[in-house]
Amino acid sequence: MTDKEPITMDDIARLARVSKPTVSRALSGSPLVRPETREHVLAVARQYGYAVNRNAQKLRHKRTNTICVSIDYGSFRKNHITDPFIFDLLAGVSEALGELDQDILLCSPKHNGFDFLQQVYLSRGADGFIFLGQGHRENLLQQFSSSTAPFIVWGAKKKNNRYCVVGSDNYRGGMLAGNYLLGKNRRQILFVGDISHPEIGFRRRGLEDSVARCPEPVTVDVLVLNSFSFESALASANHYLSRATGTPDGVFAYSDTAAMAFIYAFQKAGFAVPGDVSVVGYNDLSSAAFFHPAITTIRQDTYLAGELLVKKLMRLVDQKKTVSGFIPTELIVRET
Amino acid sequence: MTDKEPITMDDIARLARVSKPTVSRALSGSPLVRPETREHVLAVARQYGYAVNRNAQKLRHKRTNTICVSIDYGSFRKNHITDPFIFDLLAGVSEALGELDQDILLCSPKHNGFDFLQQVYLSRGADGFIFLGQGHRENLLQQFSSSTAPFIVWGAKKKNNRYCVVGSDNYRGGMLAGNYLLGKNRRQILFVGDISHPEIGFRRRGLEDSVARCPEPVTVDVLVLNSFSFESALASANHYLSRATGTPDGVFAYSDTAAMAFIYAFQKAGFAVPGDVSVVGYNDLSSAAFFHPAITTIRQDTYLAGELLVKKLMRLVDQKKTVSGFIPTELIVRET
DNA sequence: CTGAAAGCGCTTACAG
DNA sequence: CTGAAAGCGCTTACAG
Repeated sequence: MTDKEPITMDDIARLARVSKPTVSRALSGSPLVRPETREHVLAVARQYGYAVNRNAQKLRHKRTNTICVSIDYGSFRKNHITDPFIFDLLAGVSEALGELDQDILLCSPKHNGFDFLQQVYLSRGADGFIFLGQGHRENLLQQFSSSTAPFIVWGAKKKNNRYCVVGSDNYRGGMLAGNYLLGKNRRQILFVGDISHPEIGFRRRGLEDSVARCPEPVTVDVLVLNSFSFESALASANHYLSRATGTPDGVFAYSDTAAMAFIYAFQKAGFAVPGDVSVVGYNDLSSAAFFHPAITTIRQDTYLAGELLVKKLMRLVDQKKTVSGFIPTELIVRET
Repeated sequence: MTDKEPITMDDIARLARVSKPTVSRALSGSPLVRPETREHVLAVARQYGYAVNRNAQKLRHKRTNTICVSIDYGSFRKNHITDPFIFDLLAGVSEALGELDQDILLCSPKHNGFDFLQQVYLSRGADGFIFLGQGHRENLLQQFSSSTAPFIVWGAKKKNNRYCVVGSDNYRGGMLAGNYLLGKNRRQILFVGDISHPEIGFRRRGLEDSVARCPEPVTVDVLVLNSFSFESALASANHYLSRATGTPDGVFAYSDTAAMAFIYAFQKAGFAVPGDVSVVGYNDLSSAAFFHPAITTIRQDTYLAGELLVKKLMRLVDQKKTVSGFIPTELIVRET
């Protein structure tokens, strides 16, 4: 049981009684071919189920029309996806890339380091890269920025970044959350998240700045979380509640997942949400809407994000200039 | 600002003072090259940052070492991923594919139809296909099975399927759920899900069969859901509660998302979960664990699933026989 | 508008 | 163990 010999352009040329270049032109829609010739060639190609070998095509072209997408698998743990937001983003990016007829090369966890990615570029496996999740991959990204590969990152802009970033307006997200909590008369606010992540640092700063405008005294405490997982957030929450001197009356969590963990912990500890504590999350995961109580959160449109990431990356691939950009953030008020 | 001319194997051959075939052999780890020669070639290649052009490579080889993954975007709605389970699966598949050094070509929603997929295969874009989510794509899959492309599907086996399937043991999952509900002394059970999906049909049958063994009279009602989204599940739940003659005391939902919707609706309608109604979900989404109340559900190991899908697909790619397979299901007892 | 020729960057017999 | 030659399946000047 062997594969039938695949049909080549030569075969189609012979069958259509034209030359190979004519077949090539007809198939690529070149104007340099008579309409009748084109129709005839296309008909023969269709009849024999011919498809241009894309590897030969890519070999001849400089462009591969492939974009490599690297996910921050640091947010993963074996057997457990800890924050699904990154997949919302992937869906947005995949949609935008599809619209431009770009192939998507998805990196697996094993092939997510600098060497492999660099190799993909040098071996003409992709024209450019999209990094979903900055997380703690600063080193990788800095390394990458001294290579010539075009790439763009979902995350936040840092001063020493030499690469372009698309992200939600984290600072404004923080301000929105702060204003919301202040409006609920919350005065002892807890910020939850790893502020060494640039994105999360901005959210915290936005929170602090909104609080600074409040005429009454407000405290902002920061609880650093070192993992993206719910379990770890829950452990931190329990630990915090067990030793906190005063209980916060407002929480701004860096993700909906963390918000859920804190709500859970507060409820178990006998506090009512939102009676005793108001909580604001981030990302507007679909599960945030139907958590009980439904979580007030900051939304960022992942389809817009995908579009912007792709648009900017394609400029870089085309050797044009581009700059970092932001997706607007929006406060979604629900029950907490 | 033009691209530097990329380095080719010819360049490396010249620089290393050997022939091109020797470079090729050294780089591919052929035993037909003296260790010292190999080392020297590798050193030169490394020094000049050379990477073999993978398009040329794929053109020469019959194999592309690329697997195309097609996600059932039917479970999506613009701006809204309605059931994140498919992404758990994607993570599992991506991990397994990475272990075998296979590239992953991810289909975008726009390029997810038969013609495009067929084109990918004929144009040597991929050696095989993994379909994540059978859903209502039966037509596509049947079409595909009469092409020569190797592929495998996450889903359930139907009698008239001519293709291989890997799925959770849905029937057993249904039995587990049924036994759990019966054990809680539930006697009016509602099954929620679109039973025309083969996977979901099996769960229902498992439920029915477990109930049939109960000596006491038990009713099983079926509520068909036509969408995967939470919102639509919630609407159905509310509608059901508003017109149901008797309220069920046990619910088995086809997904955790749907389970959440029903719990939500029940609570709003004044019923206690699990006091008045026991609920079992499916998939064990990470959010199921920290929903309030935490959801009792059926777990399927998505990493195991990825491994099995990939293992079976690779057999097909290698022209070997394979058969459909199952992932064990496990009841995860939580609060509901 | 069409075709003959060259070449993209590899790998694989083949010969030594 | 190594190299000269051919060829994978295309596209792109070039010539007409």
